[in-house]
Amino acid sequence: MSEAVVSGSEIEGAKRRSLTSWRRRKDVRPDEILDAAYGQFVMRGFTATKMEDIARAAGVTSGTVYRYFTNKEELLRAVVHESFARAFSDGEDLLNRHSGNAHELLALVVRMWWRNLGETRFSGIPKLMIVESANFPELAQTYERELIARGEAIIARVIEYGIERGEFRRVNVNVAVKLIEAPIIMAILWKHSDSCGAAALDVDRFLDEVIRTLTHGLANKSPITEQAS
Amino acid sequence: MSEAVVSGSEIEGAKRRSLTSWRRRKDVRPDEILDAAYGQFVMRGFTATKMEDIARAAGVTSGTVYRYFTNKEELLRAVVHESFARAFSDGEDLLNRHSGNAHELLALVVRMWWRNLGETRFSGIPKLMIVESANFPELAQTYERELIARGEAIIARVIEYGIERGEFRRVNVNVAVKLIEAPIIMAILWKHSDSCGAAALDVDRFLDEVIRTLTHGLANKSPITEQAS
Amino acid sequence: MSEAVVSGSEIEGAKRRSLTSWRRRKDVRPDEILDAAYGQFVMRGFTATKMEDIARAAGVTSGTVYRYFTNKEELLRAVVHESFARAFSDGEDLLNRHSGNAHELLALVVRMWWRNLGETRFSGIPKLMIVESANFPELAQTYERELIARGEAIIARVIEYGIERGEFRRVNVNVAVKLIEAPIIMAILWKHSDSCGAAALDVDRFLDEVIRTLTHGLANKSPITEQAS
Amino acid sequence: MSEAVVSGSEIEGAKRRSLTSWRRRKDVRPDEILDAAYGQFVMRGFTATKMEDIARAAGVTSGTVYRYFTNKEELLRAVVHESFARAFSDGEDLLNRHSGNAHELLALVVRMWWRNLGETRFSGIPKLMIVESANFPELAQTYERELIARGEAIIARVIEYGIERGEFRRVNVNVAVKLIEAPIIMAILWKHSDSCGAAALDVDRFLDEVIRTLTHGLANKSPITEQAS
DNA sequence: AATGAATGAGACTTCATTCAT
DNA sequence: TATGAATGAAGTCTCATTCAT
Repeated sequence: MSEAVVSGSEIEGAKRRSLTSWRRRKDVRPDEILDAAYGQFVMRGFTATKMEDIARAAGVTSGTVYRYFTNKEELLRAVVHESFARAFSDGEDLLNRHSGNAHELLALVVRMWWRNLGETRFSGIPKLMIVESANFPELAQTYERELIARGEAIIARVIEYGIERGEFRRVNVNVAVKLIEAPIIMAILWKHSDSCGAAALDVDRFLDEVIRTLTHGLANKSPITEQAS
Repeated sequence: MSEAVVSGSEIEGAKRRSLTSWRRRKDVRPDEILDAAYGQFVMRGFTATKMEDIARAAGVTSGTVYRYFTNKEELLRAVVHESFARAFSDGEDLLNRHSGNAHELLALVVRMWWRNLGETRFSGIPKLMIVESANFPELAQTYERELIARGEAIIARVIEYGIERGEFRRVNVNVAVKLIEAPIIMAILWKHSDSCGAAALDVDRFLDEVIRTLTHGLANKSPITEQAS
Repeated sequence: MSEAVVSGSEIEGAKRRSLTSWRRRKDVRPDEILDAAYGQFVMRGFTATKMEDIARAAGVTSGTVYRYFTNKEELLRAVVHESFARAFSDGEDLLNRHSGNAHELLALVVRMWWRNLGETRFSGIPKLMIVESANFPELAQTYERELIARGEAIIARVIEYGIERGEFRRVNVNVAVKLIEAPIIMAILWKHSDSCGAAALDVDRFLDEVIRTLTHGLANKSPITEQAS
Repeated sequence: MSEAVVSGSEIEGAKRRSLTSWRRRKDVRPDEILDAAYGQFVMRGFTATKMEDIARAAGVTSGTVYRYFTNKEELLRAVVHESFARAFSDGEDLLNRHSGNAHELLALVVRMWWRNLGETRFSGIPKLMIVESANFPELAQTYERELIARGEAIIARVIEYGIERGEFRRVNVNVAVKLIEAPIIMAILWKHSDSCGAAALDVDRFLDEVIRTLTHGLANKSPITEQAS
């Protein structure tokens, strides 16, 4: 985010008073708070996070947080909404630019999901929303609409494309979308849930295998004859 | 409630008096409270759940909860530990009794996971533990050891069995275990996170597709030649 | 107290149903509760004592206590009032029967105080009232009037008697009363405050020395000439 | 409060705003709270004191107390420990500087006890510890060791000194220490137990008489021949 | 603009008291 | 008559939020 603020006195933290950076503080500070809030919310959940945890993590005191955010809930909203901004913005490009193999496109899309959700600073949002969906239903719906649905739409197009081209079996698209989405989201959750299994999962290797297995699994003519409905 | 009692005084009875004598209720109270706590914890998370939410959901007042459980944390522990008891107890049988096709065994094991985690009254535990793993690290570790690790061990044996028989590719077992586990756990999470996408996911259909795709995807002779490690 | 109840089945405690003792229960039970309440109140103080502590100490359940005492405060009142009944009833006799030496009478009265307050089952009452005097002012006043004042009156008469006979110095009677009373009450308090100094005070020896020193100290012709007012 | 401010708005100030800036009050708050807690604990006892009583007495709200003290028990501990600091620090000096008469030294020491325990702001501690000795055994032991034992050691040396010089009878020192200590502590207890007798005890007069009587009572050659064991 | 002391509503927990059995 | 499960008022403690500095 705040790439511009690289002035020297910034280093000493709370006690800076550099003339150059001073004017930018107003813009800059909220980001630090937002970052801190994000980290705490994702780690502990909304209710278990104290405003002072956030303040301390941001290097300010609790009063300062209220200069930028009306209240705790607003902060949560800001944290979640921030993740909507650019997410999957590269997805459309990907689809439009690509021509040819659906198998390769699937791989590209899986990795794009991971880049968009798993490797950004928003990777904790899915965990956060799973947890808080009951406590903040409207927020969860917005998240679902603004983030998940957009990502799923891209996957859906890939599947439809593959089916059209005869590369993929005639699967139910909605189901297949979930099938592809599931391992990616789990990878994200594992990343944020230390001692919940998969502590030391090698994500790259995992995604490679996900792509390979799904590609094979969805392929149209598999050597094994299907008998299930 | 019972047949005859339709008289006026029934009206005042927000506090229903069940037919069982209250002296006998001591036996069932702990379970009723545990159920209520489980439901609330899974829905809202530990911290966002008020003891009175639990009490009301159990049909008692908050003081009563403390007759059976020392405090809120103890209640969480009890809720989680309860799920350990019988989970995956049928897994070993499954493996021992089965002979023949690894593909079929894989299907059986996926469905067993769903039966053990997704369809029991403990299906919310994974969501709960993902959320609270940072707040209750030891509990999360126990959960991981007593529940997840046991389930994963069973999957691992299936995969190894399939590889030995030449049915499955020579995948990395740890990675493959996660690959199989992921969609099942996601199905469970979706089940408990109303507005987080997949509100109306048809789980049976989803699992069918999971099984079919994984089976094909892991199969040894796929039409597409592998080149990755 | 309840000397009569010695019937056999009494031994087995809660489960007795002896015909002989049964009819006396109603009279007997309150005493057991009173004893228990007294012990707990003196040890922990009124507020820190739980009704269930009392019930358990009396070998009943908490509900039973309410069959005999309206509430906790009533129980305190009963405990304290019980101590008024016979206290210092032998004091008047002592004074009336005695003739002669005031020094000897003083010794008798000091020992009578100890017998009346220190050795009865009421020895904890002074501690209790010191503690609770602010929380139960009227009770404290009654205690002061019904117990302390009566005991002090006896001491006062001894001192006046000694002064009249020329055995004692012309001390201020009120002050001298306190002077004599103080070591006795302290002995009682020490008895009930385990680790507050004087854990292993030999009370008999202490009282001997109290008597000897006070007797000498109050004596009319002391070797050291007085000059203070 | 201050000169000019007699305007109407003064009326609404149940919450007086002292002249000291609130930023500076952080320094004094702990002491104000400690004072308030001390007063309430001594008056009502630990359990019967509500945190809000303390807060109100300190002129703050209950939440503020927790900014300075972890919990109620910690507050009790702080209150009691505060009294240990300087108590009897002048005792050693007294003994070392004094030469000559043991009788006079005894008088000095009795008055020193009163100054140290009875006239300081800690005069309620003995009452408090007598009451709470069973509820806080370790605290009572520390009190006994840090306060009482130190004071008793000084008395003991006076008695031994008097015996060596032939001024005092050969009394058992431990017993004699208690004998001297008893009336002083009782005076302190009376001071803090309004309606428990001795409401209007003139302490100075009482201590004068204590000193005179003990001095005479312990003197070596008394005109009255001892006959008690 | 930042601080952090103070507030007070609200959560957790205890326990005197009730009451069906 | 005794029990002890259940209640709910009250106390302890936490923490989001305010506001004087």
